[in-house]
Amino acid sequence: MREPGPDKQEAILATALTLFTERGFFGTPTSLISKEAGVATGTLFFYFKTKEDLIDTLYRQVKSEAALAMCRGIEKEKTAQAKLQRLGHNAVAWGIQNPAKMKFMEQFAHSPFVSTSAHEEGMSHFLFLKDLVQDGIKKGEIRTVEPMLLFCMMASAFSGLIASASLAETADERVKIIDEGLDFIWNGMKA
Amino acid sequence: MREPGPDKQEAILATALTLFTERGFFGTPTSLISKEAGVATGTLFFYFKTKEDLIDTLYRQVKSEAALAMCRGIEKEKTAQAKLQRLGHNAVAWGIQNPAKMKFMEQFAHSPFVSTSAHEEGMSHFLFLKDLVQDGIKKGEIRTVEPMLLFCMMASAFSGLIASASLAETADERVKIIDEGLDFIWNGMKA
Amino acid sequence: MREPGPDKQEAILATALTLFTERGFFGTPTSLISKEAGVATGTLFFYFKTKEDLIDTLYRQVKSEAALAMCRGIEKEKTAQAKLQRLGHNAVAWGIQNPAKMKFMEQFAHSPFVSTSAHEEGMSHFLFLKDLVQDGIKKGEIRTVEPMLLFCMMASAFSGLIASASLAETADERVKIIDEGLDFIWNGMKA
Amino acid sequence: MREPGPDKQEAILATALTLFTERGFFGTPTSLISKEAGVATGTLFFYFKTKEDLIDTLYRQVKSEAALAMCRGIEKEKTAQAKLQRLGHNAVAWGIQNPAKMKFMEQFAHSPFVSTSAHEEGMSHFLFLKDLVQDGIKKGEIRTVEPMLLFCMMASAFSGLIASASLAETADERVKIIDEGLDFIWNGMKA
DNA sequence: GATGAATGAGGCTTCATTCAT
DNA sequence: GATGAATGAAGCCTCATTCAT
Repeated sequence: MREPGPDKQEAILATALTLFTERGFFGTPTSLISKEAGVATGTLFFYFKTKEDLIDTLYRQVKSEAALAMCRGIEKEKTAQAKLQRLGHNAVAWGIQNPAKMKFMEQFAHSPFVSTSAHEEGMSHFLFLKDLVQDGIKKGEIRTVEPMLLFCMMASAFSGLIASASLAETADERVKIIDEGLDFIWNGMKA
Repeated sequence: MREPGPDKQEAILATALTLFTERGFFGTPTSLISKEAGVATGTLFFYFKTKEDLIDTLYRQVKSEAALAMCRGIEKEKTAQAKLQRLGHNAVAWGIQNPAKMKFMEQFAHSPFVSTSAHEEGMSHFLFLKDLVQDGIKKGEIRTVEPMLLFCMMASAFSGLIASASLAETADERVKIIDEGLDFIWNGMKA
Repeated sequence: MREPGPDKQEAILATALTLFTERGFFGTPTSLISKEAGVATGTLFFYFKTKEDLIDTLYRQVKSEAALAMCRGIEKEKTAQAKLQRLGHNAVAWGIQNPAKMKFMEQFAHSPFVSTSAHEEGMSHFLFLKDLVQDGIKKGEIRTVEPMLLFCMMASAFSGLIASASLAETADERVKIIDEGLDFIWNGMKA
Repeated sequence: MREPGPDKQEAILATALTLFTERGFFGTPTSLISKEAGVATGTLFFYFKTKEDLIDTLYRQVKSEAALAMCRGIEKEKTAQAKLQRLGHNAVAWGIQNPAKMKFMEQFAHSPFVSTSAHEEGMSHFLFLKDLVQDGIKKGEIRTVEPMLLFCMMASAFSGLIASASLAETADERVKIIDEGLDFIWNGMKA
């Protein structure tokens, strides 16, 4: 139960995030969202025209936040490897610190409930990765491979890594898993 | 109305597979499944107690078939690399030849609509992979890494590879993608 | 689970009696009756055209059996009081020994699931009671009251008495209740 | 469509009462109740979580009303006989004036559709009767009999009396029946 | 006589959405 | 802005009944 607070819209979004990951899109009635968020049924539909609009907004917001977190400090690094290393650490750290958002992204990555345009907008935030890869290839740091393929495989591998790291029981173990996982990925792509 | 029909149960499963991947679990009314399968509403519930039972059965069946396809001929290979190479080719080939089943597996891998027990049964078919990895480590062919981590990352990477390969426009291009993708994976794990 | 035995019809009737009292008419699917009776779904509909036909047959059978049990030995008694006393004992004894049938009669006495004709047939078995009362009035043993009223009230009171007697915990207690109850009734009607 | 309407909940309860007595619990679809009550399907389920909840509420309400009607003015009477006499008149008068509620109570008195807790609550309203009987016994006005037995038999007899009185064709005849019936009951229990 | 797979109308209930207050 | 009673289409599932074997 989140307290109404000044911003009902925020409360609705936060509640929806949790409930959608716990129960799925259709498993979560809008009535439950508004009840848990501490607002009236009608209020939800004042801020979001439809239920789909709500999940779309959520999807865009979470994807954008995730992309932002991944980029943090990347411009300071010089080599492609360093950039990718930092990016990997950022990604894994964010995924572990925001399990609900991570789960949300995975669950709705292929979902038909999210509109095509939201999917596209979400994807667009990550296109800088493709450039990064292309740059690394040009500089001879990364193997000459179709950039889209590398992009796809990196994304998949990151996701697997976060899942593995989340299962770690101690902080030390987690660090080890992350380092090994990032090695796996870097070995796969380095020249 | 009593047509001999080969097997209504099969028809229901096949129809459900297609519809679930196209429209999601909740987006597919049981009435649509039965209509498309050419059976009466009640017939679906004669063979499957609930809609969840239907998707569970489907999930178990597809996972089991996928695992079987991946193992094909693996015992003939000697080295861990050769085994993994063949396994990778098998996986990618099956994924490309069975796009609907592949999509189904991805869509419902993290889904709450599939029962926990079905998820566990599905996972169990792939545990031999863990043994394979462990064996490779022992023989010094694979890097010394937590096997579960490698297992997770391989699975994720395969899935990314199949997605990429499915986008290829010519057979040649596809072969190239697959080879490069399997290289990525092998480079990530080899000793 | 009754064994199929030679007479499937009997098995169906016996099973239906139990299930109807336990779960009501609509709460008992014909499929459950046939399963518990150890016969196929179709078999039930071979012996009884419809589900209503089944409950009608049951109702007629039980009512007729109850009436027969009540009359037992009544012709040997001379006075109206003696006849009624014996009748009361018979009724209570039968009700206690056949709780399922008793419950069935009570439950479906006012039920719309039993056809009007079955209700009438059931009632007809008890009309001799009215004659008995009329006779007692004529002989001056029973108060001069509208016979139908006495009939109704006797029937109601018997039913209450059986319910009370069924709750008795020891045989002695039960006998006492029955005697007191029959006194209540007789005091109510005697001249 | 948003009519002010006095109270939809009341309309639903009143309609359900009539329909349940006319057609039974399972014979009355919720869709028919809402249609006859002039509300939408969903409205019924806004006020009552399930169909069972509806009949439970109805049962509690009717039983409570019946008990209240029976007690009216009882405290003014001094002797046990006078109290019971008034109580009997009250009961019969209410039963005759509220035939639908009366039928409803009889029909669902032993019904499995009404929850056990509702049955218990309904019964509890009539426990004062037991005290009344106990008091009469102590004062020597009523025969020394197990009070629960008398309670049961009185209740049954009242019900039979109301049924008989309802069949009366003239007001005079009805008064006669009621008086005779109450005599029957009082003779049965007086010391 | 006996079986049980197949049928499909119909029941209960959910839930996104509206709108008068 | 906010509320929540009201709506009604649509979904899942049940079950009496049939009929080819």
